[in-house]
Amino acid sequence: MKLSKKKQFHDFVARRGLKSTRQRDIILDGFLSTDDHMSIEELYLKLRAKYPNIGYATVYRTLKLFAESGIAREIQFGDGQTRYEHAAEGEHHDHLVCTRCGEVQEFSNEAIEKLQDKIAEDHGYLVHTHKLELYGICSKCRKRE
Amino acid sequence: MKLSKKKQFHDFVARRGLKSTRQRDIILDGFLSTDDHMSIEELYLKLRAKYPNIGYATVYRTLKLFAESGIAREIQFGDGQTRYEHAAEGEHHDHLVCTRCGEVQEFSNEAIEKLQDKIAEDHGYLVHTHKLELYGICSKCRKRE
DNA sequence: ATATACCATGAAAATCATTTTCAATAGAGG
DNA sequence: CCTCTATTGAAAATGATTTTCATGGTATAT
Repeated sequence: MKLSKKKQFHDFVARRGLKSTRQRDIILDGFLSTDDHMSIEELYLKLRAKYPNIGYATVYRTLKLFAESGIAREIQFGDGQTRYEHAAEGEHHDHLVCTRCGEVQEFSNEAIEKLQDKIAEDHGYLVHTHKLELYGICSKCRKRE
Repeated sequence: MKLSKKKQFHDFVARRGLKSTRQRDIILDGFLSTDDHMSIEELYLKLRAKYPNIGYATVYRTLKLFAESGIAREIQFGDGQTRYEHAAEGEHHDHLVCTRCGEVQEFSNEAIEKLQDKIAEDHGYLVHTHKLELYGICSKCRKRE
């Protein structure tokens, strides 16, 4: 799984006439070995611990490339930080965000997707992406009250 | 309808011990007399044309108050600009965004809301808000191709 | 291998949206 | 009219992201 994403990115780099570099590999490994929904800064700090001379700008640039190559997807939960999650071909999920502790759970639901397509169609739209986020309080935080 | 929103905001201002000012009224009128989904800058420029000495910061601050008072809702379509839309009590709608011309249509769907609640419940969440946006190409843009 | 051409990098400066600061001003109630 | 305190506008500050630019690295042709 990770191998195929590495390959996917390397193919993308080659196809675009870009270069394969040490930093890109470091960032790629770092990204693939983390939980989803990591903010740019979190990833930067994590990498920085092991490779102190990696640049902030390089992490930003490289994550954008990941998104372009299709192995990552940009997400924003309204906290002013851009996050990147792992993207898998043909697969999509949505998010449940706890507004108290910040936990993020993923879910996917066929029925909702179908309804979305139907709504879009009714309005004359050809949809290519969507974003669905449910904000609330998770069970742990509810018990803690 | 507009009158009741004005009243709603004035009540909010009074309840919070805030003051009713000329600027707030100007911004309120400006906001109420525009289409939905206006960005802060757009509103600022529109107001600025008539009232050249209104401050940027005041528009920001006032729009936040509108959101707190319940007559407006903050939205972001991922273009790096915060927008505000008219909010009506007990009413919620979602968005269809055309990624080509930028048009935004609103819709609402009972069935989807119900499914969302069920999903949240299944995951132990108590949901208080959600955000659903469908991104695609609108019918006009599709014909234009 | 070596040269060549061009891409990528890191650090710092620049940018963009938004927020805060601060001194001056203006509401609300006495 | 006075006083108290919230509000305003301008400018500075902030935080996230992007760009600049001189230097270094990579791929490909030689």
